[in-house]
Amino acid sequence: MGIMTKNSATKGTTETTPYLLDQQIGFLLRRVQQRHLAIFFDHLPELTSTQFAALAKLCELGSVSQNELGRRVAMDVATIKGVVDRLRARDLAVTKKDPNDQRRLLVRPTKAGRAAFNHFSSAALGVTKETLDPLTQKEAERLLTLLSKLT
Amino acid sequence: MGIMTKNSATKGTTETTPYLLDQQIGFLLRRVQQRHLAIFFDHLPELTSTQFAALAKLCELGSVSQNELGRRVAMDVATIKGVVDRLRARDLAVTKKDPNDQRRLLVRPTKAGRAAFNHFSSAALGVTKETLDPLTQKEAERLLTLLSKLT
DNA sequence: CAAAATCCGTTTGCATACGAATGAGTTTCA
DNA sequence: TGAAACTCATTCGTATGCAAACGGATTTTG
Repeated sequence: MGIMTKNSATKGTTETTPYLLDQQIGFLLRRVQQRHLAIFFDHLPELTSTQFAALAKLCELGSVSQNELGRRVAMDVATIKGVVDRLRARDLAVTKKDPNDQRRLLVRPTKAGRAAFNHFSSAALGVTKETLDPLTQKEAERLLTLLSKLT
Repeated sequence: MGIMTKNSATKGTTETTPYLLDQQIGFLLRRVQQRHLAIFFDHLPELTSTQFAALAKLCELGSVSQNELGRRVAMDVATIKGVVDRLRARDLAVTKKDPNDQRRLLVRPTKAGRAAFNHFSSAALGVTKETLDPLTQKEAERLLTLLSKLT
């Protein structure tokens, strides 16, 4: 009994690896994300990180269906709906039925939406910079490369 | 106008860096976490990642106040309350008032809680392993080291 | 063409996640 | 000692995040 489990990387012996929460990738990811979100809120309390991401992609795409916008920013259909609702409530985006496909709900940034994105994008870049601040330039690049492989 | 913002890394020129969502650390972190949570659910649908983390730390500490447990697993007071409630509902943990400090709510794993942790910890280690599968051993170690610096 | 397979948006239900406010208990320290 | 400062747990409100189920629209395919 106890917290030991078999270590499949060894053979011939019955070595074990304890489960140490603080060394698990999932726990680390969660804590780094927490720190990042805190930094985001410091720099940009007007929008959530999620809302800004959707707005950024929306400004990049111009006009796009709600579902596809969700795919582009890796958000569930239920999640992207809420995010778009909140962007609409803040007059940063508008929606209308796609005349060519009655299923689709086209989303488009408003003037104010584009203005907000332009206004806040340097702050958002500052968030990235501050998040990576404990690392050297090389380390930061290495981290982004490694994370990309885990997508 | 447009999506350009000043690049503070240059001087003497007015070079700009566009805001590219897909290259921001926050967006990458979010997507890697999504993948990790999906893998966790595949291996361990019985418990959420959060619940397992709290249970693991609880088994490590034995008996601890709800607030301190939250701090140890990096969860907000409101969040840890819900998690402990759900662990209690599954008979994996029990709580009682601390007789020495009326403010504190002591949390303790049940027999079933310890049994569940022992039973699932190898699966949880498998989650870590599969999450890091796209990386070599060296890369994985490097990643954990870099993430640790961002905590 | 028409049935089957897809796709789209919505809703519901559950589980994090955090800020802020509240009330109760404990510690500090003037 | 006694008020101020702090700690703890709870609650409320808001915002993700995902699974599942639904009805409607479109595309695929036999």
